[in-house]
Amino acid sequence: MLKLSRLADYAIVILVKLGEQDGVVTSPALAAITGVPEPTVAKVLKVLSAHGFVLSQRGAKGGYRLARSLADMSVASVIAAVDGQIALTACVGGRECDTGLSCGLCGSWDVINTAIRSTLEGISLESMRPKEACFPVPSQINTLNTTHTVREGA
Amino acid sequence: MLKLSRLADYAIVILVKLGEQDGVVTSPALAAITGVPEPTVAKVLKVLSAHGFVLSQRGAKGGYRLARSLADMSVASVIAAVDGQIALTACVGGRECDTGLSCGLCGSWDVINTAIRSTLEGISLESMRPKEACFPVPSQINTLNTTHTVREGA
DNA sequence: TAATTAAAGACCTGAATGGTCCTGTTTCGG
DNA sequence: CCGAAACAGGACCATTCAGGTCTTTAATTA
Repeated sequence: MLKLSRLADYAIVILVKLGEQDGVVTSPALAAITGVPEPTVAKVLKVLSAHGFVLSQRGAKGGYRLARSLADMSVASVIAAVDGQIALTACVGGRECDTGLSCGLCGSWDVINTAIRSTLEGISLESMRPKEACFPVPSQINTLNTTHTVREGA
Repeated sequence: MLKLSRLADYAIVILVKLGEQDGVVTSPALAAITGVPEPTVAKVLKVLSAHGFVLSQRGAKGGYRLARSLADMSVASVIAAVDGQIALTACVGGRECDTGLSCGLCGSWDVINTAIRSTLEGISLESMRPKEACFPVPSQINTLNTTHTVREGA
């Protein structure tokens, strides 16, 4: 467990990919680049826009671009924006465990949460950029520039 | 997000509480102590037993006791036992992102996962034991020794 | 032998995430 | 001036999975 939500996963991928483009990029274009379904990309971008990670330009020839550099975005901030506060248990504030009166561990969780949070804050999106392709890239990848991503097998 | 599952939460609480008892303790007794529903306590204990965190004794006068000291149990190991491998995304091994061919971030996730894992491995259950009651304890807490935990308000 | 308790697994339920769609608003181009 | 393109902001549905319950079996003790 401790699995990251898929939306947060998408958000990080989208931001990194967006950072590699120049000019504004439309959500359909980002969908083609990332392989994520277009409505989902649009949804994620809306959230990211609301939290100031990307700047949006409406109307024809509109699209999105990064609001600041990838180096200035931490993994923690993106996750928090998409999924809410990073917390490893319901018993966050030291109050009101849902296990009733007898939990007795209340304060201890904050230690864990703080440790996790600072760990993720220390990782920037810039450091998520791969230096090389991590597995063999098929030739179909070139079709991205022309029309659409070919989603094979589905 | 990044919320810990409730089962893992329970497991940690149960282990800590079990460590404070002496002799074998039955699952109904632990349910009374922790306030967690008895079937759930039994379920968690079974998992913990299978992973060697507790020793079980069947039959009449049976029950559970710690297999080793709380200082020798890390938070990471308990979470991994209850919830499986600690991973922040589906794209763990560097292979086969579910976002298709164009993820391109594959290896980068492992950095995050390793960081999180080592953070949690550095925290022992011993350090989760509270030194004092963290919020005012009502007098009903005394009824624990006699019959059952009084779950108020529910 | 009978009572107690853990072991094991099947099964149901409910919440929440993931994903889609619709309508409105803004901007550019003809 | 009008229409197309693209974001904004919801509502909405569906699927998954975690959480929880129940039943049966096996072991131990009195």
